[in-house]
This record gives sequence, structure tokens and C-alpha cells, in this order.
Amino acid sequence: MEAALRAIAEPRRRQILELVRERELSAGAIASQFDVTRPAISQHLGVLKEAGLVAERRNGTQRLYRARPQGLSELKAFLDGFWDAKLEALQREAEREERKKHGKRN
Amino acid sequence: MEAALRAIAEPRRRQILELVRERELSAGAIASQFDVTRPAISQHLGVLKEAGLVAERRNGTQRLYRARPQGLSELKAFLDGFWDAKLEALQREAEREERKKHGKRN
DNA sequence: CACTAACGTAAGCATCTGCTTACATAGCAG
DNA sequence: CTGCTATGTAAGCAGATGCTTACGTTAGTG
Repeated sequence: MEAALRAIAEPRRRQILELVRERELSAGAIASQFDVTRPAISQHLGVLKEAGLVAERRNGTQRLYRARPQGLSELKAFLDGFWDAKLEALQREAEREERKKHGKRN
Repeated sequence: MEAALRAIAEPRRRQILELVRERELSAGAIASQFDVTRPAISQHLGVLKEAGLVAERRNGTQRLYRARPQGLSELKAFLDGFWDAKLEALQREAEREERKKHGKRN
């Protein structure tokens, strides 16, 4: 999860992920969408691939990328762990506490 | 989401989140669980609070922290966006493609 | 008041990171 | 082969980041 989390923490890489989310795109086509140089995008693609967030397919001299959503499964599990019933109960209690502090009616 | 994502990208901050996930802890109690200095933890707590991932409550000279899971809701939504039916369909297609490549002519 | 406890904040430092330019490599056409 | 296209890689730089030590602040106690 560590790698995937670090990867999507970078805004540009999230933008890249959105780009290849539905369609497969070449490295050059991806780079043309941004105002940074092509090698910068190439490095981002390397990070995303290493994190398992994109799949790479070669076609001649081209390299085609597409999103690999399963790479986010571990992270998703981590987040879901923060959503269990026990926590929600604590949260409701906290909100009640805050309303009390604010002297709110209800 | 940006802030929350950057916040949990740091391993130490995830550890802190786990610590205050179920029980409310003071800054000092949290710091005592790590081998870095107390100010380092204080800075991490500041980042987590700014990102809306923890709630702070003062009691005398103490500051008590607890996780605030709703701070992760936006991120959760982003991840769920990568899990919609359309993508799963693309994924299945990709896997079929891979099987083809692995030998099965078609 | 002084003193202490429990914090946050400021400043500086070492490392990480995203970017750039320059160079290397793979595939293909002539 | 030569040349061209598409791309990754190396080296270096500026800014971000996590850590440290030193200091400031707030709340309680005598």
C-alpha cells in the first residue's frame, strides 16, 4: 500500500491516472496533456507502474498505459477500516459533545 | 482531499492515526509511542488536524486527539470512482487480452 | 508571585522529490 | 547500414519535508 499511497499523493500522478482511467494512451499522448516536459511524465509513469497503479503494454516503439484499479485495493481496505461501526459511534458522540459546547438547541 | 491524501501518505502519520483511532490520547502519550522527539509528533498532529483527520480537544494543559474518519470521505469517494462498473469491464477485457497473449490464439 | 508540566512554534539541517536538459536505447522505414 | 520516432535514463538543481534543538506559551500549584 505504501507505494500506491505515495504515488497518488502527487497531484500530477492523479491527473495521469484520470487520463488513462478509461482509455489506453501512449506515453507521448499523456505527456502532451501537461505543460511539463516529457521525461517528467515518463518518470511519473514509472512511479505509477512500480506502485501497480498502471499497466504497460508495448506496441512497436510506443508504450501504452492504462489504469489498474486493483492496485488501489489495499488502500481501499485501509480506508474502510476507518469506517467501522465503532468509530461512527464515537463520531456521533463527539458531534453531540460539540453541539453541547456551542450551546445549540436541539 | 489533497491535504488528507498528503497527510496519510506519511507512514508515521498513519501510525498516529491508528493510535487515536479508538481511544483519545494526549499529545505526550502519542509521542511516547515513537522514538522521535515530541515536537516532531506535534508537527505531525498539526498536519493531521489541518487535513481534518483528527479532532483536538483541550483539557487543562493537555491536548487530546482522536481520529476523525469523516476526513477521509472525499478520498474514499475518489477511490470508489475507480471501482465503477465501467472500469471493471475494461479490466475484464484487459485480462482476456492477456490470456490471449499467453498462448490462446484467437 | 515563582515554578513546573504539557504543549506548540521557530530556525536550521539533511534528505527526498519533481523538474529540467542532455544522452541512450528500441523499433521501424528507406 | 542511415536516419527518424517514441521513449526511458542520468545528472543536477530548487523547493518541499521530516527531523532536531532552542524557545515561547498556557494552565495549574505552591
